[in-house]
Amino acid sequence: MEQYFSILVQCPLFSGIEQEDMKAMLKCLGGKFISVSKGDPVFLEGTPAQLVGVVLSGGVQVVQDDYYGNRSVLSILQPGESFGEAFSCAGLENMPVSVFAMKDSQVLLLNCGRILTLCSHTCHFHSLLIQNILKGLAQKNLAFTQKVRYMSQKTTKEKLLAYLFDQAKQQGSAEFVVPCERQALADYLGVERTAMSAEISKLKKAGLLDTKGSWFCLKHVYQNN
Amino acid sequence: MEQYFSILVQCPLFSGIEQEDMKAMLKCLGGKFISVSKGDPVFLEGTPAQLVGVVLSGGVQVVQDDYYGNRSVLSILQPGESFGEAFSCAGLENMPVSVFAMKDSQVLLLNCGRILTLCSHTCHFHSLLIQNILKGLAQKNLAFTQKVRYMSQKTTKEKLLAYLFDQAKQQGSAEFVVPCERQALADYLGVERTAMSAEISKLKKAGLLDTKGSWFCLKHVYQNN
DNA sequence: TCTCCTATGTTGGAATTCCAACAACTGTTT
DNA sequence: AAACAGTTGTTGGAATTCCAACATAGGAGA
Repeated sequence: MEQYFSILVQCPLFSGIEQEDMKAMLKCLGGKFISVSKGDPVFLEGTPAQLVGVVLSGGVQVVQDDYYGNRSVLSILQPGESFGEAFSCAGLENMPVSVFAMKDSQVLLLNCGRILTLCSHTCHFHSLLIQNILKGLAQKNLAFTQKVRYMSQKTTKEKLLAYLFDQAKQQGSAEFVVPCERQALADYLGVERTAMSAEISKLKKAGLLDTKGSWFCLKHVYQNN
Repeated sequence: MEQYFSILVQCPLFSGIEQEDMKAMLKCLGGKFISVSKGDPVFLEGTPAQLVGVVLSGGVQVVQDDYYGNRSVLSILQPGESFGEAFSCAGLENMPVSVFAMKDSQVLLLNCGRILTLCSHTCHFHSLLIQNILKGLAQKNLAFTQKVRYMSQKTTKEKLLAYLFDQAKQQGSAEFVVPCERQALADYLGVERTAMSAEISKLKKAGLLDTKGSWFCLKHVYQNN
């Protein structure tokens, strides 16, 4: 158990909480360490939604099945990442997703109800924990907002430019570096890599853009295209 | 001021808080009621991100400008709705958006820092408020997750079916009613209304679907298309 | 009933995307 | 240098979407 404290203190969920407080906190929250074999579920859809999980080792997958059993992968989580907050905090009765171990994994399960309501005046880490959850959810919200804005553009070119303009703004310069490669960027924007490549070439030839690898430079010629 | 308490108690942000507690709470949180004329800003991009706003009357618009000044509308808020939580809770230094009044409006501004940290042991509504914010953010997260999942499908048909399958599942029946009209549904899915209409017709002719207005019925024939 | 209005469905050609196959470039290893 | 793997750019035809214009249906009100 103690062996995982060094992982936990690095996890965003526990940011600001000292390692020596960890044990008391886990006790207060009713934390349970569980081992899950590769392919086995951490929990299944329909489980009461009051769990927050933290991956300690291995890796897990959050999946959702539709009405006809077609399965889609919502996210893949590495050690240190947490899952389930959104469902538990949204006030759902039951989990709308299942979580499976992709490798043999260790997972810490917390009871979300205890996090949100109990004893907030005695444990000082309690409000810290809530703020961390809040911060995580809020950041995901912002990330989603951006992604949806890019994806809502009609054409590949518009999606790409919307993204690049945002990057320029965030990094405060028309010259900047994007955090991923072409394929990953295309996937993120919901476009085809080859179509995106073609658009980039066109923009280059038109003198509106320069790029090499993950480095981009926008020329100051834009208004509304 | 008191005149707005009846609006506030209906607002999701203050759900569970009694009208008689409202005054004390607003004092504790440093709430400020402000009037904004049509077209004027509630706040501008760059303002320190620690505000949460609640629309009391009129209506406001959240807008974001890109690096070259192209403006896009992120959301439109009616009385009772709140804004700014995501930015404040995400730990941003400054607001990345501006908020403008679309009509003459009354707005309540709260200091998010006070909500999250102060005096959580004395005011019992404090933890309620935090839970309400948490719940709101979590619900938006789930909504975004779904929307992104639909929009990530390649074709109009796939986007539509992903949505319909989800609706069937959520409503627990292959027969269900969608909460909006064709045009709004198309906009939400990021497709063209006419293309969507065409797909619906095809599915109907293929006997996979029946629909009239907002009523839909999926036939049990699907596996993976 | 007739008219108006809005929501929805239909259609055809232009524009765009998708997909597969391949070419060019880069960095690494041998 | 040569071989190799991985990333990025190019291209052409099939599939799909976009867009405008029009058709149809149903409801509200005169």
